[in-house]
This record gives sequence, C-alpha cells and structure tokens, in this order.
Amino acid sequence: MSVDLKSVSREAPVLIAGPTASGKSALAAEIAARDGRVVVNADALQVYGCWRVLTARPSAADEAALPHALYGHVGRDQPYSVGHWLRDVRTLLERPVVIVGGTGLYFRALTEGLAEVPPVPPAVRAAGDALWAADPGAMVAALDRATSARIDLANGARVQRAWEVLSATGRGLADWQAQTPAPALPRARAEAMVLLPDVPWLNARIDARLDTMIGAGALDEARSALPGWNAALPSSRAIGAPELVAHLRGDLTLDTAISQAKQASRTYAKRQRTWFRARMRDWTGVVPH
RNA sequence: GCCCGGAUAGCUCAGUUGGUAGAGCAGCGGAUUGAAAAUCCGCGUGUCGGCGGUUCAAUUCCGUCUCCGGGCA
Repeated sequence: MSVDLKSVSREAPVLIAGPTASGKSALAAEIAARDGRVVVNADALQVYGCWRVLTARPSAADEAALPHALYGHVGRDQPYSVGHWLRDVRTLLERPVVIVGGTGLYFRALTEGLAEVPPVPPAVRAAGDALWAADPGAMVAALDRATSARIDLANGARVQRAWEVLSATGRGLADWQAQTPAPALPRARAEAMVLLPDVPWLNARIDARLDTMIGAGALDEARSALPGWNAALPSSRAIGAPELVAHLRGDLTLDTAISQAKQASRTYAKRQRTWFRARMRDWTGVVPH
C-alpha cells in the first residue's frame, strides 16, 4: 500500500473508501493498530452475519486483534439500510474510528447528511411492490411535483421509494430531503481517503480473491444459506451468493458460477469507481499497488 | 472420404424476399438522500470466414477453399 502513514492524522476520524478488493481493510487495520482506533464497517453487505468469506469480511483473527464494529451484526432476513447504518455509526463517533467500506451512499449519508424520513411500513412496501408490477405509470403519476422533478423517473427503484414515502407520510420525498439535517461527520472534520486502483490491477485482484474465497469455504457458506434461501432479500445480493447457490442446486457448473461472480465483481467495481470519481473529488486519492 | 449444419461486434446470437446490419451480455462514460454488492440512463464501422462468379449493386444468390459441430463410412 502506497500510503505514508505519517501524513495521516492521529486524531481526526479516518474514512477509507475504495472499490471491492482494493485493499482497504488492510489499510484500515494498519491505521487502527497505530492509533488504537475501532475499525467500523461502511459496506452494505458486510453487515450480514451469513457472509464472512463471500463479502471478504475481516476474519475472526482480525476481529480478535483489533476492535471491529458493524460487521456481521445483521441477520440475513432483517431489514437494513443506510438509515440503520447511520444510526449505528453515530453511536461510535465518540471513539477514535477508522470507517472503511465500499458503499458510496453510506459515506454520503455520513458526510453530507440523510433526510429523516420515517420508516415505510411493510404494508406500504408491499403495496408499492404490487403497484409497480401492475401499473408503473400510475405510480409515476401519483408523485408530487417537486419529487417528480427531482428523481429519475425511469428508475423504478427511485419511483417506488418516492411513492412509498408519499403514501406512508403524506409528504413528498423532495420535501423531506429539503430538510436534511446537518451531517454526523462533515467531510472537513475527517481524514478522508479514497483508493483509486488501476483497472487491470484491480481486476486481477478480484479474480484472485474469488479463487481464494472458494478455497476458504465460500461454498460451505452458500450451502448454509440454502435452507430458506430468498433471492429477493438484500442479503442475497452478495456478489457470488446467487451464483454459488445456483451451482449447489445443480443449475451451474462451479467454473461458470465462479466466472460469473468474478464478472459481477468487475462491473460492481466499475460503478464504485464512477461514484468515487464524481462524489469524492475532495477526498485524498490513493493509488494502491 | 462422403453428407448435413454452422461461420455476422470482445462473447452468445438475430437479420438482410440482393440496396454494406442489430439485440443481449461485456466494455466505456454518467446518475445515485433508507433494498445501494441494488437500481437506472447514454455510447455499436463490424474486411457479415477467404477467394472467385452472376448482378447496376453481394454480407445476402452460385462455385470453391478453410475452420468448427454432427452424421455416414
């Protein structure tokens, strides 16, 4: 890792963002060990208890060596989202932390704030699912003007979310977002770094890491997830999980499952790069090698 | 050796009743305020396997060669 630790603050909270397989956990551990910090997860999938190998979570030995938080603390059937994560993180900010992960939305919520929208009741979510399937146009038409102007109306996830908020609260999403509170940790108060690896370097690491995961028990992990498997759950979106489950059910050869998982990791890394480039311009860029 | 299929974008394939071609995936760029490892938007010139022939015009028809399947020997 090409980071001179002497240039990294010993006091300010440290944020480390980076694409999957870029080596951020190792860097975070190094900084945490130096300063006595807690390593805090900022990755949407590493929160789930069912995936340690497949999401490249720190190992049991890593967790024994240094304090870690927000890793694997959520059950696979539990609802979890940016809001939950932000509330979890807030409770940790009194301690020295290094917050590390690949989920751009989580970092944005932390450093720029998140609207305090009340949770959408499951019944409204179910109604949203049903309406989106039956009549997407009606869903778009039902939105308030300000929200329609603000969101991408071609994006079903955004439209449904906006519809659910309006239905559940009687207020438009844009209205809620206009009253976004101050961030829990503004960028200026943190030491923020973003890893920006060369693409070929990262792709090679992605491939190698997936092979390592298979050797480290990823198939056993997928096998344990087989009973009650529900592909629609957020926890089921862990890259590699649907592929390995399909293999265990006899729908894919292991080689095909592995190459599809590698492929999915690469396209995911691409989306991460786009986010980081655009939204983390004022973070300190680091090229790992 | 013979017969039948294939040969079109990086990959899998569609198509052109003859007027030089298009989808998905990949790739590249972009968006991103509670499902975000999700979701969505934009970007397609490629000797249409090689060489000949017919034609005003061939990727499309004909011949031949090469390669890949399958079958018969």
